[in-house]
This record gives sequence, C-alpha cells and structure tokens, in this order.
Amino acid sequence: MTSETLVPVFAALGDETRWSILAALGEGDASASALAGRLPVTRQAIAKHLVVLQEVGLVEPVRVGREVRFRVIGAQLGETARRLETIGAQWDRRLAAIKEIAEGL
Amino acid sequence: MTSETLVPVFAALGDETRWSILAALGEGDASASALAGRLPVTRQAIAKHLVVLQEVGLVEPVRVGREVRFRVIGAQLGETARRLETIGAQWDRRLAAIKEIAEGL
DNA sequence: CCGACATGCAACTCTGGAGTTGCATTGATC
DNA sequence: GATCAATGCAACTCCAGAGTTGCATGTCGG
Repeated sequence: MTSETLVPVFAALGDETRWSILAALGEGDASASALAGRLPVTRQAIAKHLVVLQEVGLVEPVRVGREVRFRVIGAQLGETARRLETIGAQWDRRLAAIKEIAEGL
Repeated sequence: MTSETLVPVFAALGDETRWSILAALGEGDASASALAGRLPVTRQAIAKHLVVLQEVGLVEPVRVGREVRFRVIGAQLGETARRLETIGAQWDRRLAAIKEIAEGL
C-alpha cells in the first residue's frame, strides 16, 4: 500500500457507476449477477468494475458455492482518507509559512 | 459543496499529471507557463488541467499583473478526506453489525 | 506606438475506458 | 449424467478526455 497506489484508488472512485456498486455492496455482500438486477448496466460491465475495485483494494471477493460475492472494505477508504488529510495539511502548513514570510512576521 | 460534487473531485485526483501540477503548486503559486517549464507537457494541456482542478475547488486563480498564478487549496482536500472517512466508517459499522447478527450475538 | 511574453480559444489526433453482445466454461442440483 | 444458472473470456462500438499544434488576443515595459 505505497503512495504509488494512491492515484489508481482515486481513479477508481472517480466513476459514478462504481459508487453505485459500492453503495449497493454497502447494504450487504452481493454477486455481479445480483448487482446487475439492481443497476441499469450489464453483468459484464459490473464484473469489470469489480475487477477495478478489487485491484485497488476497495472490494474483496468471497466464493459462496458457485457464485462470487463481493464485500466492501471500509478500511481502505479510511486509509485513503488519512493520506488525503496529511497531504492537505502539509499544503496548508506550507501556505501558512509562505504567508508569514510574505507578511514579514 | 454537496455530495454530488464528490465524485468529480476524485476524478480530478485520478490523474498523475494533475498530481504533478498540484505537487508543483505545493512549492509555491505558479502560472500555467511557469508550470510548463517544469513539467513534460504543453502549457495548453496544463491550462486544461488547471480548469478541471479549479472546477472542483482544489485550486484558485490569482491575477498578478498580466499573468495568472494558481494556488493550491489544502482545505478542499481536508474536506474530501473527512467525507471519505465518514463513508468508510459507516461501511465498517454496517459490516460489524452484520457480522454480529451472523454470529448470533 | 510596438515588440515580447502570457493567456485564451479552436480544431485535430489518439488512446483508454465504459458498455454492449455472444459464446464458452464451470459447478450445483435433481 | 443432464440441466440450468452463474461466471469467465473475447471482440466490438463508442465517446470522453489527455495531449498536441496553430493562431488570436491581451497586456506590460520601453
């Protein structure tokens, strides 16, 4: 989970359909076929999105019999959020420092 | 700053070039032309990225004479981070609740 | 006023990603 | 073992966006 993996996570989160999938999974684990019944896209399209979400660690496959259900991993969102927070704080600190210098304090 | 604007922010953050721009701006405000000198892309390409970043509130234009410098807004990152944290926590709570039910507690 | 530099706008190419359809394959279940 | 549903894989279309070039506009200093 190094910082090189951060941008792909945002890319994965920058799609409305994937948020729909994540929201649906938030109500309980579900398979691609089950999700296809609730969302206005094909099962195959959902399967591709699930691959993307899995690659960035936002989702986890769980085999149940002959179907593959997917579980949301909330911890990955938390981790991403903490990194964002850190970066934002660094920028604010730097801006504050520059401002102080500019104002001659 | 409603939740409809959240996905576009992630879409904006899901691009390596835009992170390069944000990183460069983190070292101090700069114009599109100045950034073009440091990054391996054209000024026009950078200008488009700056439009995107500005539309989601991650960056702010400041006219200085005849040039237009851009400033990073760290607070917007912090806001986004807090929302992510909240969503992740909700998912984790829900998962914990489901797990308890499943385990018969 | 005029040259030089910065920005703005428009048209174009090109690649990647989102979505579809169709078919093959696997695995329960009776 | 035959069947049916779920998944997996492949090829295709389509469009948004990342990047480029070219030119027009604007604005500062001499």
